[in-house]
Parts: sequence; structure tokens; C-alpha cells
Amino acid sequence: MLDPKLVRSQTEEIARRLKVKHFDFDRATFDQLEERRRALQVKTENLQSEQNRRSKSIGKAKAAGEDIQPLLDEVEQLKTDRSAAEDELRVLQEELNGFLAAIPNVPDEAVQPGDSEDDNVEIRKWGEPRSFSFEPRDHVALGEQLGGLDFETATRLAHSRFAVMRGPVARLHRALAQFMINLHTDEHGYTEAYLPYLVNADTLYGTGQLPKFEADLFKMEGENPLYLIPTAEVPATNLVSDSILADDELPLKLVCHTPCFRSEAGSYGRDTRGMIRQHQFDKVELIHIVRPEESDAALDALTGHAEKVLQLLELPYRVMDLCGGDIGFAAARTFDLEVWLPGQGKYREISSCSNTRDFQARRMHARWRNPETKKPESVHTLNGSGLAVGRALIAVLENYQQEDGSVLVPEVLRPYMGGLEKIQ
RNA sequence: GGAGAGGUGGGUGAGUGGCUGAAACCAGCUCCCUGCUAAGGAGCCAUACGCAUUGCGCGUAUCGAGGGUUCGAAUCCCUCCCUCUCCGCCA
Repeated sequence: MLDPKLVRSQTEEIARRLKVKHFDFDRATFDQLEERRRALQVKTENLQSEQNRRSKSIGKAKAAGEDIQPLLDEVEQLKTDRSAAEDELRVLQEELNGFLAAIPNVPDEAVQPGDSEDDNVEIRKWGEPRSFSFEPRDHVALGEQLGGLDFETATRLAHSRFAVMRGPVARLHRALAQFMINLHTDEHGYTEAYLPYLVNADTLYGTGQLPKFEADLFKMEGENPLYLIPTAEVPATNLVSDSILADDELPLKLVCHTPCFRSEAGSYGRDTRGMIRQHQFDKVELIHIVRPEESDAALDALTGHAEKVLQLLELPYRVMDLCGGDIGFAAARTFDLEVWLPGQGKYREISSCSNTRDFQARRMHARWRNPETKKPESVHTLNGSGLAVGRALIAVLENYQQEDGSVLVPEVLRPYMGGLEKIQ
């Protein structure tokens, strides 16, 4: 949610920057709603104030033994007017909130215009894609040959876009997650967190998935509906919702390993082969809750922490600065990490690191007490994958494959694999 | 799942219809006193929104949530949520 005060005072500027995200800010509607809201609120509060005053005087008059009937009649009229104004205000307020909640975050000035991922800007590259003396297989072929990746069975058990892993491949998947968590807690100063995989609608509203993107979520049936989390970002960031943090609690850095569930309703036909795009996948997520002035630096640090995973796994990657058309609803700035996949001959997204500034914080009422002003102010929240475990598995399989179809275990993962050096 | 007890400010905890946005205590902050520490004294100490801004400000809302009764609700009624205790069940 954008700051309504800011939207009011810097309407032109905000509209201009939202264009970079291909969002048309409807200024006429906003101005009109705002003006009506203001007038109605003043009217309602004045009526209420008047009614409160009369009601108090009734108590006094009664105690003094005076006739209170004239006062009762006055209040009756006030009540009628007030409750009409109140109803009108409530409707308007809801309309205005809905309007504001549907506006995406304002992108950073540095975000380049663009329509799609093709317009993202490469800002650095690490490692050299390996040259193969044979035709590299993709992870589907490798997984099948190793007997560790099985999509047909998963489809029978659940649906398309699920995977079954077995044996050393399943262990490699677990090893990757363990390795990442340990790296971030031991070397990068993160606190590990275990979180609910089901959350309520308020929580999803806080991070911005609701109300706009319900179609991408799996929803449980029941009186109090719960949703499967699409990313640990949702429960992790909401850890600080509805609270005012002390200065010495910041910055807060959390790492969480969770499964993620996405219905990907809008992606039929994309990446249907293999486990690039699944309804269920594991991810190690990094979260920062920081003071506003720290958030730009925090995004660089967080991105660096995710990069470190790829560097230690010796997987070639590049860092992309997302353009306006590709950046998410809640993000002001996003860096994607794309890992080299020999099976596709392409770099593919394996991490997305975003600074949402105060956008999520405002929606979830996450604040800190600024010692300078002594007032509560919105914190800044950031999130990034460090990394997507399923895609990391794909990357390891494809990059470490040997001509005979076996796969070498990356040096750093061997302690997690019981010393195993090669999967075959 | 059954039975009971509760949800009040950062914490403990008063408060059964108006003088309660809320006593008291603790924690915290400022100042005074003090050689240091401890003790002591005075004051401050919720959040959101709105109005007015030269400044002290003023108004509205909020005592788990939502509805209701009433001129007036933390207080009475209804529904829901949550917590705790006991029993049952269970990893």
C-alpha cells in the first residue's frame, strides 16, 4: 500500500513512476474519492462530537434533577444524521482502500522501462559456462537415467507439475537445502525460522498476494479459509506485522526453508517439461527487516548472500536488474539471479531478491520506533531466494553431468551426502 | 471432541452504565538530589485518522473481533476468534 499522504501530495510524480510498471494511475477517481472522503469524515466526526457532548450533559442534568426530555429529542436527530453519514463514509472508505490496495509499489528511479524479461538489464556475470565434449542432457533425461526423478508417478499421485525424487537425487535435494541454511546462519548472520505452511488471508494481504493474485494460490476449504504459502516470504515477513519494533531489534535477518505452493494459473504451457515450474517446490528464503535508510544497502547484501550459494556450488550465473514490466507488484527494485542450465543452453531464474521498501510494512502495520523522532515509522522489508532448491538441483544435475550420465557431487555438498562423490 | 475459566496500555493488574483513553504498581524516558553506586523526589510515557498549524493544540476512533441494547458501553446482550486448566484422543 502506498502512503495515502504521499499519493495526495506527489500525485504527478507517483503516476509518472507507476507508468514504468505499466500501471495507469487513475487520478480523477482518486481525487474524487479523496475529496468526498475528507468532507464526509469531517461531517461524521463533528456530528459524533456533538452527540457525545449532549450525552454527557444528559448525565449531568439527570444528576441535577433537571428535565432531560429536550436533550433526548436533540440527540435523536443527531443520531439519525450521524448514522447516515457513517454508513456513507464506510462505503467510501472501503472503496478508497480497495483503490489504494490495488496500486503496485512505486519502482525505484533506477528501474528501467521495459515490457518483459527480455528488457531486463544484465549487471554482472560470474563463472564460465562449461564446454561439453558431448551433447549435454537436460535434468529430465538425467533424472530418469539415474532413477531419481519421476514425473509420471507424481502425476498419478497428485497432478501434473509435481515430482517424485528418490535415492541420491532426493538426498542431493535435501543436501542443497541444508547447505544453504547453514551457510546463511553460520556465515551471513541470519536467524533460522520455522514457519506455518498455511496462512490466513490477512497475512497474504500483508505481503501483497491478496487481493489481486488469489488465482495463483491454493486455498483450503473451510469456514476460516487458509492458503498454502506461495513463498516463505509471506509468513516470514508477517512475523513483524502489527508490531512496533525497538531500534535495537533491527536489522532482523531471517532464513527459512519451506515448501512453496503455486497454482500458476496463468502459466499453462510454460515450462511444462521437468521440474522448472512446479505446483510444489522447496525454497530457502532470506528476509530482512530494516530501518528505511538501510534498505538499499540491504538489497545488495541480500543479493550477495544468494550469489554466494551459487559461487560455492561453482555454478555460472548472471545478475539481472528487472525492468518495469517484469518487476513484481510489491517490489521497488528487484535483482534476479539466473543460473546457467546446459540442458537448455540458457540462463534461468533461480533467485529473486526484492526491496519492497515500506510497501508491505504499511499493509501489515510493521513499524519501528525511530529514536531520532521517537515516533513509530514503517520499517522496510526485503526478501530473496537463497535459493530455490528445486532449480538448484536442476542446475547441479545439468552442470555436473558426465558423459556417461552420472553426476559429480559438488565439493561443498559432499559432507551432506555422506561423502558421496558421484551419483550414478 | 467434552467441561470450565479468561481476553484491558510495553508488563502485572483495577475497573458491572456517564466524572475511565482507562486507577495503581513495574519497566522505560527527562529533570532534581547525589563523590560513585544504591536509595530518594518531580514530571513524562498507547496507536490511527482527521482538522488547525506560529505555538500550547482540537476532534474522532480503539479495553480480542463483529453486531445489538441505551441519550450514553471496557462495563449489559448475541455471534465469532483466541488463550489457559481438566478429561479424551494423538505424532
